[in-house]
Amino acid sequence: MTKHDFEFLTGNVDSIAKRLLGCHLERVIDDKKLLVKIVETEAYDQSDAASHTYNGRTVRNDVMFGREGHLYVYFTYGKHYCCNIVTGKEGIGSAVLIRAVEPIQGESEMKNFRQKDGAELTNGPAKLCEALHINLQLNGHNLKNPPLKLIVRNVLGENEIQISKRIGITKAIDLHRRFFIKDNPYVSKAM
DNA sequence: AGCGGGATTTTCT
DNA sequence: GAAAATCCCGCTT
Repeated sequence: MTKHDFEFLTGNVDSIAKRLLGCHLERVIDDKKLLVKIVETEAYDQSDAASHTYNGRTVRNDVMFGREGHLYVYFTYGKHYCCNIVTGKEGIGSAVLIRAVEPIQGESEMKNFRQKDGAELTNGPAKLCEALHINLQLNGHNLKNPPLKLIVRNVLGENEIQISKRIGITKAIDLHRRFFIKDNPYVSKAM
């Protein structure tokens, strides 16, 4: 079992975004375990005009330039948090945005945080952060440790994965750097 | 079912 | 001072 082998997180960010599909996130809150499967991701790096790291290192995006396997959380639109898994070694400003997850365990706890039901629970980047109670306190957190762990699982077959243009941004929208699990009901939007 | 706009505050110019 | 890696509600078909 190589649950905590984050070696692959230093490679090509697009490949990593694809590799993270099907992996699990384990969130522990008040002795309760919330388990989800990653079903949608998006790749960002410094060459990407839509990336927070495009214009260099700042206080806000510092974590994204740090070591792989940590969590980059940012606040946006006055009310939402979104989370990324940092990739690349120290000094490389790249990460994979988690856009959607599927609840496996602790769904009733997630409902308490979200006040929503079904796919509406976790089918968007800010929605899943609310369901898993992720905020700026977890910015820079190492995903090898509680209370939020990345659990690496088997590689999915190419026929289970779909690639598309990106959503919800105004720059470099034509890049195909969004990856999701085919036919999964928790994907934010099929294309 | 699909479109349009408002919310709300941090961040960088 | 404007834009933002979004979400939700209400209005129209």
